[in-house]
Amino acid sequence: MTSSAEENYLKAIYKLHEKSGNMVTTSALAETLKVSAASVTDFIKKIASKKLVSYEKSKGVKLTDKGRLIAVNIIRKHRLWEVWLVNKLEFKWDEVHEIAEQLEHIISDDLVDHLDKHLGYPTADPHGDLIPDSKGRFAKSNSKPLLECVKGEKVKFIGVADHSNNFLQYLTKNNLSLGDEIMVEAVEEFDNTFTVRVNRKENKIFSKEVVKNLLVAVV
Amino acid sequence: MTSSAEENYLKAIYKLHEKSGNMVTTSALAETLKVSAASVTDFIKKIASKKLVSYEKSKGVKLTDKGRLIAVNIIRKHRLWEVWLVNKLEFKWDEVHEIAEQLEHIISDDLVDHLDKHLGYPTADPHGDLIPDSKGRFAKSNSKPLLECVKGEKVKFIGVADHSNNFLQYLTKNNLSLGDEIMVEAVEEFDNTFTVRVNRKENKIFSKEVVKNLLVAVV
DNA sequence: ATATACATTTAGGCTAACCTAATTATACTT
DNA sequence: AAGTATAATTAGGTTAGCCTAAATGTATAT
Ligand SMILES: [Mn+2]
Ligand SMILES: [Mn+2]
Ligand SMILES: [Mn+2]
Ligand SMILES: [Mn+2]
Repeated sequence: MTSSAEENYLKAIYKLHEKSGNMVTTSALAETLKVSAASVTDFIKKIASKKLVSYEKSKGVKLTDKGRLIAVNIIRKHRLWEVWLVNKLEFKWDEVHEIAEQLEHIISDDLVDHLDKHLGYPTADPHGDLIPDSKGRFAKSNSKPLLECVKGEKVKFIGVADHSNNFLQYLTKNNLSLGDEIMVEAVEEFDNTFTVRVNRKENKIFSKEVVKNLLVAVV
Repeated sequence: MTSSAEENYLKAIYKLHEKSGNMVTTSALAETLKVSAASVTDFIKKIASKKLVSYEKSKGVKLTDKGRLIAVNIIRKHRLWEVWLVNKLEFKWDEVHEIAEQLEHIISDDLVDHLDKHLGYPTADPHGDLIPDSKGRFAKSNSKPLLECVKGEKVKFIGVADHSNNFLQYLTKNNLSLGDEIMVEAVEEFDNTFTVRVNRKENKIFSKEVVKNLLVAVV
């Protein structure tokens, strides 16, 4: 009923909407899905006729409730598989995305339930992204970029805004992992370079580009 | 490069050849893959041109070494996933085949390696079928149907010849599991009904139809 | 208000993997 | 050896998901 292609379109629409808040454009979808704009227009018409998206010609698309539920379910599966790959199979957090892109399309509600249980009902994936429940509901999150913190603030590193392998590997190289406690020791006014104390041990220095992408929660 | 469809054709050819020892016919493939004979002929021509099978028109197909390696690799993945589903996710042995049919097509050598390690390098799947190594080699097996055993023989139950859910559920209902020790107490000459002692405890009675499909090894 | 740039849609095509109906090849019976 | 049943192939089509090139729409700058 729902093909992998369809699942990928719905997921992409969901994520692009999440990012911009607006209707999702043909060109944005073409870009993220690496297909031509013409293919996107074609496909959109198909899923619009299935009531998975609402489509305003030349303006863009928005998910319907039906479409969003499918999208969120794929995201749920993707994140559960990533947890499995990292926690059980000992993959690194920068090695799991591509494999999860395939695994997320496996169809079996039973499998998802068993996997969820096997993993101890995790609430976040290895990158700190929240895992929705089977009804498509997300927990409330109160994270913010470290960039928004001020000197003296003590926070916990709970997620990344940039999921690129480059960034993940940069953090690994600098020994920063999810769960680490971060104490803001100094903020350079001029360029927003942060000096932070990690886990009450060494001081580390991070550029604005980095702290912008570190998501933290007040402890 | 290798689509799921192609993998399924190669796997089907491998299994049908294993069963009959002969070239695999168009109609046998159509039957197992649930597609029309015309589709099979089409597809065979394609994989023959890729040197994955050798094809004699109107006679049948045989795997080449290249084709066999792909087939065996899919079987390896299928069986590893089944082990995972049963040993780690607590599925029953009659619940895993369909899910493994999907999982076997996930493409990542790294994933297979990590999974194999996670499972402790298993040599057989939940139905007792041998798991080939990554080079496509199978261990030697010396199993035989319980039907071929004689009174007084003590053996171990190590596999099933019939993989149907009906048979697997029959065995579950009768508390017979892989690894059980079986002592042949009596064989009824007339209809080959077996009376066996399981794990030095209760006696059980199995029909010829059943013992034909129980694979055992001398202990 | 018009020109220009850029985004989107339409038109027409392609390939993989299937199908049915018609034809041809092989095997079995008398 | 011819006739009949069955298996396999060929011919001609379909659908999903993609493509390029051409046409149309929309936004921005003068
Ligand atoms: Mn991911
Ligand atoms: Mn993730
Ligand atoms: Mn199986
Ligand atoms: Mn099996």
